[in-house]
Amino acid sequence: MNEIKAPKGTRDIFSPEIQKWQFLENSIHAYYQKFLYREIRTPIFEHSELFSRGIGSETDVVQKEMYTFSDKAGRSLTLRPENTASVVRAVIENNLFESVTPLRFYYLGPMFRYDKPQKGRYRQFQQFGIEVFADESPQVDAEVIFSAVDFLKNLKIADIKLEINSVGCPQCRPGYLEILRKAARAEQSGLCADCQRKISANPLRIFDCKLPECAETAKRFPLLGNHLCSECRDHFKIVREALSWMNVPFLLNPRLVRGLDYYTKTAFEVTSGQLGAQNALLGGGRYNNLIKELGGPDMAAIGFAAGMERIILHLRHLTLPRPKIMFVAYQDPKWLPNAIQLAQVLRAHGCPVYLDYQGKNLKKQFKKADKVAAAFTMVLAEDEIKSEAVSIKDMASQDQIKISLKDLNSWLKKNY
RNA sequence: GUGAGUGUAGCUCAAUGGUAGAGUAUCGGAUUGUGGAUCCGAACGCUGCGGGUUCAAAUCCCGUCACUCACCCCA
Repeated sequence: MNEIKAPKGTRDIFSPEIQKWQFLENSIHAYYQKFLYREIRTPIFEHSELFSRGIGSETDVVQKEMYTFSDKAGRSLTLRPENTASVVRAVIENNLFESVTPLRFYYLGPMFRYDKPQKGRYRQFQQFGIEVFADESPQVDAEVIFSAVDFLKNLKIADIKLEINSVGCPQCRPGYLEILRKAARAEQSGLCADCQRKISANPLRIFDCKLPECAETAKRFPLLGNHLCSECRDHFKIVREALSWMNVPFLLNPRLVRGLDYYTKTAFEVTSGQLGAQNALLGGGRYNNLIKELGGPDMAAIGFAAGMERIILHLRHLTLPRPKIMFVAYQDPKWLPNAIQLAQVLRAHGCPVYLDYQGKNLKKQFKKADKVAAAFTMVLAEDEIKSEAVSIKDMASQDQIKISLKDLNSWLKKNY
């Protein structure tokens, strides 16, 4: 007798929230096509190896958050926890770098992570994101960041904060990590057990720890910013300059680290003060080595991913225009065929039309019209049929007019 | 994986251990070709699930599941 419910961390979306989703999706398509991004749709599951190699086998996402399963042929497959690795795979597999110009893609769709659900965090969640390939200009970094912030601004999302950092490259990061490890080992006693483990595995993450003692200790650690190679330092400088003349205010956060291993150079994150603990609206950065690591050409890339549920949470007060619904009422069941034909004409004209097939009396039909929030109700009865006309009542003003069917078109033009 | 809070009608919520209720939504009615208001009526519940204490449990205890929030991690 136990009712089957949606699995933990998943949910149903329907009216009225679904209208906001449609609005957001339309906004994404419209906005990013202005930068010549084209949509790309990749499979929802991939070979597990794509993610372990792409995202990094040491990351939390790969180690404990993947929905991995075997198919009937014994292949290990995984529901995508993010989409960048898939897009890179698709670019390589289809040789898109030889046929598509510019190499810019955007995507939107569901991602899956086995996380414990909480505010703004689901096991199946929607992300949209963009990826730019084969352009390592720092101005591109700035444009990508600008577009992310500008997009959110266009949605009237306020109270957002942009943080940026440079996480270095294979030239400078390994050397810095050793310096950081040395510093951390020297002050090991000032770190929590978790952070002590991070020293060898992923010392950058120590900067993420929210425990006051760790944060206090980490303040004394050397920062990557002071150990960047000249190339990374120059790149980051131009990114910051470009952001300034693009009028994008940002916060330099030398401790900003990304959770996925593939990032190089520029990393950024937009957070919101209006969300709960899961306050990241979007995050991204450069990943100049991922394509090569996944077997493609040596090609630079940059992108970001945004959490759509978290954006939707900000659209709470968004009011969308309501469609002008037309209700077709008939006084007697024998006029139902006429009503159906009228509805067809109206729909062909583009009006949203509803009619009740159950043949109840007019009073009932008007009540129904009220419930579907109809703007107009058309009435067909003996009188109208005989004179080849229709009565139209404006539900708000209660004005009712009777017009000839041959004048219907001009009435529609005036009112729709 | 860890912790806290909450589970009662479709929804929002009541009910000193003593017959489970209200508001709202739904359906019907207040007769004839016209809605929103008002009035009358109907239907709606294994009080998340399982055990325990008790003459008696929505209420107390244990377990379990679900939801919510936080840790962790991230978008």
